[in-house]
Amino acid sequence: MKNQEIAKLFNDIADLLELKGENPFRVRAYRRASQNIEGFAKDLAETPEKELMEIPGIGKDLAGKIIEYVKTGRLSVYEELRKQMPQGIAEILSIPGIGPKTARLISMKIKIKNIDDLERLAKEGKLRGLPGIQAKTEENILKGIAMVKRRTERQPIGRVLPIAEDILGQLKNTAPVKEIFLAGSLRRWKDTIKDIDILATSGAPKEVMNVFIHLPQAKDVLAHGTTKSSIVTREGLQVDLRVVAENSLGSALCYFTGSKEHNIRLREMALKKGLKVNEYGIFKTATGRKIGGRNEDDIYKALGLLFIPPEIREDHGEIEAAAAGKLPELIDIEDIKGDLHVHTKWSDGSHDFEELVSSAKKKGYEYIAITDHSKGLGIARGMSEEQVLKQNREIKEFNKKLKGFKLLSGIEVDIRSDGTLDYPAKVLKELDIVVAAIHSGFRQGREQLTKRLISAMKNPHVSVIAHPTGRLIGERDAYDADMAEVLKTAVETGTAIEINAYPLRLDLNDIYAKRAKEMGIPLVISTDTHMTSHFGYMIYGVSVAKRGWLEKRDVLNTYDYETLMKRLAAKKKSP
DNA sequence: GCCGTTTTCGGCCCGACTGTTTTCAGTCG
Repeated sequence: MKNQEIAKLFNDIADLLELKGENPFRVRAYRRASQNIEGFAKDLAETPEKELMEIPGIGKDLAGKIIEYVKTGRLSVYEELRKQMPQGIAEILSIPGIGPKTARLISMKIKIKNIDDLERLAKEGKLRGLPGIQAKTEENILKGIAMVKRRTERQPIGRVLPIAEDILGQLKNTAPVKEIFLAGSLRRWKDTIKDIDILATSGAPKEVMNVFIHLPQAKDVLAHGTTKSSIVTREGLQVDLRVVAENSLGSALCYFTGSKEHNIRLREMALKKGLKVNEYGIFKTATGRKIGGRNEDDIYKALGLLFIPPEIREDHGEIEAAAAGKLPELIDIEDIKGDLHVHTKWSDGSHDFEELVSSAKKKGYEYIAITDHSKGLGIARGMSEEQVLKQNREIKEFNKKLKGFKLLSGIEVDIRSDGTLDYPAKVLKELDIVVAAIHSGFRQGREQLTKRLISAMKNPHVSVIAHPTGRLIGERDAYDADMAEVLKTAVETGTAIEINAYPLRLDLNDIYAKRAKEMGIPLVISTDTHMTSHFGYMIYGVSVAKRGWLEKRDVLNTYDYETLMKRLAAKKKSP
């Protein structure tokens, strides 16, 4: 699928047009198109032109460019622009604090090939004297270059959220804040996070800012104003804090939560209704009279929209749905009745049945599925056929002792590199649930990887495909399987797909989850628990599901035990 | 370059912070 390539290309074109000083709205058109392509789960190469033009922000021209790239693997506009631009300019643009104007100014006036050249010149003081550049700007350019050099990628949310909550707690305790919230992509529960946004109300904003920039976590201060400041933590994370008045809290929360694209759409809608939206409230344009802003819902109500949950504020159709009164009723963590991917001491987990059940009961669950590794995964002490059958018998015995709780007997069966499974049908058919997954051969070609997943799904005993893309955020890319084909086969075979809640995995991701729902594929949200504390990861999986517009009924482990067992049995029975 | 209960042409979100400026441009989110 070339979708991500095309999205990147459109974004690069936007950069180049911006550097050229082109019409900013044309630049924005490319960026918006890039965004919407990223959120488009169908394969662009298989989408007819008419349907391409139904994607928001894609008109006749951009649809033509998509088709050109699909057909030829090239995009003439892009290549043309690249030729016109001085060498190294795109790299300079990537430095924080340097925008298109400065990048252009520098590369026009001084010959530089890359960031290293620029760094040397800045150190020698050879940039000052250019229009608008003095010592302080030179210093900031050097700071920006230092940031590029130790730039951290977007971090998995599971790593950032604890840091954010720590800072939030400190501010609560030591700064004169009344209310304080996480906003930005953390509040939208995006799977990766670039920076931490915090919003607070206070009667003494200056003092709050002062406490903030002197937090022990602050390694560097990027900006320090009266209502807005930014620091960088030791982990290299940027934290922005904004303080507003209480009667602006709702509009500020909306503004600061984003996404940017969502906000732009809201503000455009407001304009058409003779209203103006900013972080201070919603106003009548003609009179300037404020008509709301204390609560977030004020904004949506004034625009004739239902309240939109933060998780789906991406301008991926939620505004249209809210206008039509057709927002999904998103799944909630409270809807989860059990966990269908759990490891024990029998393979590489840390606990026995007893400990896991006691912990699951505390979460209010009604069941969990024991899915240890199969023999192929030697490194995880995968079980032999005899062992899994023995474990199955023990689970049945154990269930007799349980009241109001069920253990499902299962397996996380390895999909071997040739697409066959680690156990024969006569073993698999004894189990309540079979979770199949790829654990090796990630570098196989696209065709072979796709074939492996498809042949696993065609096995009538396979209930679920676990962590279907194999990614580990920041550590390992998704393997190169054709997800469009995989989803198609899931529909045909009635196989469920897992949203793995382990914070480094979180796959299926939100975009494919949304597509899977639209196609009618059953989903499960599982933690892949190896120790009881991992049960707590469920919230991350549920958040991916929310971002994918999933409702309770789309997710198998929201059903009670009897219904779940019926759904699991349904696949084996189907021809 | 897109898009249309004010429009097929003329609009296109909005404000804080910074540095280099005597009133604002550039960058960012």
